[in-house]
Amino acid sequence: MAKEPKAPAAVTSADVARLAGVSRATVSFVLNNTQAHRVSDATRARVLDAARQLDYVPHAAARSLRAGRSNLVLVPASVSAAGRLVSAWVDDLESELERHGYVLVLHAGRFPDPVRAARAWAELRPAAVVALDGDGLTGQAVEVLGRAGVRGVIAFGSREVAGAHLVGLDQTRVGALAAEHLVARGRRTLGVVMPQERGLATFARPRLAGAQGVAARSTATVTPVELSYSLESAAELAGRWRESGLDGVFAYNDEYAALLMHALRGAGLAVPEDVAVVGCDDLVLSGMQQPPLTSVRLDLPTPAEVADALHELVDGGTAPQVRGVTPVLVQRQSS
Amino acid sequence: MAKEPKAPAAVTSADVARLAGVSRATVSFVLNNTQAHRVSDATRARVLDAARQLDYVPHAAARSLRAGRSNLVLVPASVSAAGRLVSAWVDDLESELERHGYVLVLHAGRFPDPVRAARAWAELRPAAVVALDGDGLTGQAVEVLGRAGVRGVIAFGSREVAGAHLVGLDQTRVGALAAEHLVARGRRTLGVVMPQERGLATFARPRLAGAQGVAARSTATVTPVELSYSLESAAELAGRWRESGLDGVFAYNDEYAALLMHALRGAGLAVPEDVAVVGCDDLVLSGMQQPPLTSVRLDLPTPAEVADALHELVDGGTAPQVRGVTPVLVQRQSS
DNA sequence: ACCATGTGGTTACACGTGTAATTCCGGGCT
DNA sequence: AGCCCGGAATTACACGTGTAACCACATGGT
Repeated sequence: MAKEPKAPAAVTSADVARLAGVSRATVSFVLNNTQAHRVSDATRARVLDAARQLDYVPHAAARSLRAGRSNLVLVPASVSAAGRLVSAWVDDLESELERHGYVLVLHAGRFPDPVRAARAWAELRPAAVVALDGDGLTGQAVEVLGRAGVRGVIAFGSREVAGAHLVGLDQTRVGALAAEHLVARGRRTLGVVMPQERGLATFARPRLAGAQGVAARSTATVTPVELSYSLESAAELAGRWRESGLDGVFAYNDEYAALLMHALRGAGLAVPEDVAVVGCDDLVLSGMQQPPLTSVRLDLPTPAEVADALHELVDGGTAPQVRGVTPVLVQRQSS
Repeated sequence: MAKEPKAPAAVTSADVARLAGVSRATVSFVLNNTQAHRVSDATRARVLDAARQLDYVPHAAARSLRAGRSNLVLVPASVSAAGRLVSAWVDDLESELERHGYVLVLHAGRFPDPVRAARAWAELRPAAVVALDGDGLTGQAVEVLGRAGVRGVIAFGSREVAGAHLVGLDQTRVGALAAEHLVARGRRTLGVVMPQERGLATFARPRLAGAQGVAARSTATVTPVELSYSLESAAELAGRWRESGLDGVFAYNDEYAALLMHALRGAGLAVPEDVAVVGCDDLVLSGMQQPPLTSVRLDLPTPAEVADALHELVDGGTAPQVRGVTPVLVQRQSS
């Protein structure tokens, strides 16, 4: 272990300086286009040439150590927990942030509590954090980040968190909207799918709570139903559907909805006659179902808008409010 | 700009030392459990207490600057380009790497050429890089990484790259397998779906090439067909399907396959009678289709296996060969 | 008396970078 | 000549950490 097999001698700015016959400071000035300082065109060319020749790559760690902050933007989320909708959005956000010189980095990691999570994120000393699950944040966690030099925390969530920039997104409202719709369509015994895949509970729980809130204000009932994303699990659930007596279900997701509809059909249950199904995210998938799937659409703020706000937050400590997310029900034939 | 709104004075190990009444070195020894050095239980407790009290978080940049290497493992991939299969795999890999003390980080970014990409990755000075698109790598790119202190490069790909640890995965073979199957089922005019979404071309192109190779060795023909992931694009494609005369198609993906089958049905074409369809990844989705979808399954090496190899690579410079990926055709009713 | 040994701690340096402060130097003005 | 000025580069330091080398001091053996 630690044989140090081959140390190809990382090239530093000092090497560039030596080759160009100038001081390290001059190299830094040239490579960063520092306006405050003048450097003759001749040496500038020599430096650039040397850098190219040695294939010099700056050391991000050293740079952000010196600068006190990095150009990293951390998005704490696991790859698979993010659905199609979020994935595409994060992709675009990455491009937008790149325009401002930031580097978006996705990093999951399960932690027992918000402060512990914040500490782990803080180690990277990112310039900003975009928390898609803002309700998993606390003031104390944000404070930990702040003390680590994080200049901007954008939180998608339902409640204000001290020190964080809120983008309204109430998962409770999502569940409520679906339940209200089902009730309006005459359904009274509702189910809410709780995906068993890890990482999804964070969104599933408040959605369930929202649906339950609607039930409490009407004559309907809401029952959570567990479902793993597999044909077997879905078939098993559909097999004992009749005895559950559920006549409407909010399936967390368009993907889970599609899976469930498939299994229900297999069990001889008709959608929407026997069971009304509502999905979420309004994916392309929902239009492909038989019958086409009613879905809750979430139109997220444009990545550009969020990127700009984030930049202003990092740069000036303040930013204009970002438009929140209002869930909208898109009715199709499954309900 | 740069108002420095509030600098909550990041707490460093020096602060911890001051509070505990010891030197910074002692703090470091305690917090890292350095075995080479002894420290009395009394002061150890004082240090730990002080650290907790100040909520000390180490500075990853400073640490890796000193150490010469970080504990980052970079997976260069965009979030959305990774399908369900890869997402789940990366998720598991993250857990496995965590056991070894690494931090997996996902980061996309489009670059004109491999060396440019490598330079961008190298700035982070990761301990290792796991390139899912290993064929997009060159020896020169790996060298850039090596010179930046990257100790292990694992490349999923079809050809050996100097300095990288190859995990066999021949996308050409994937396309070939699908085409061979379609030919064996009596199809002669084949189509291969080329998704228009950005980032997917890297895998789509070699798959097409593989299918074309099969055609060249038989009486069949292969035509690329462009498809965006939307109902409109699929309907448009299906609308002019008859005139194309294609009687079999490899759809890149189970998701694109499902979309295409939906559109074909809408255009009055029967699967598999008129058109045989083959997908890829063998997702849950494929079992939900009508008819169930034939798919190319890729069983990836276990994340644990890759994580172990990666650790040995970083630690000792060498690692045993990781089992490659052999695509397997799973036949169902769509072909 | 003196040295080996072990314990618990500190001092000093290096990692690679950015930048404020400084130096050097030639030239134009009084 | 003396002086200031501005261009062009350098020197010196700080960022936060890990660790090798060193030190003080007690203990016990010869």
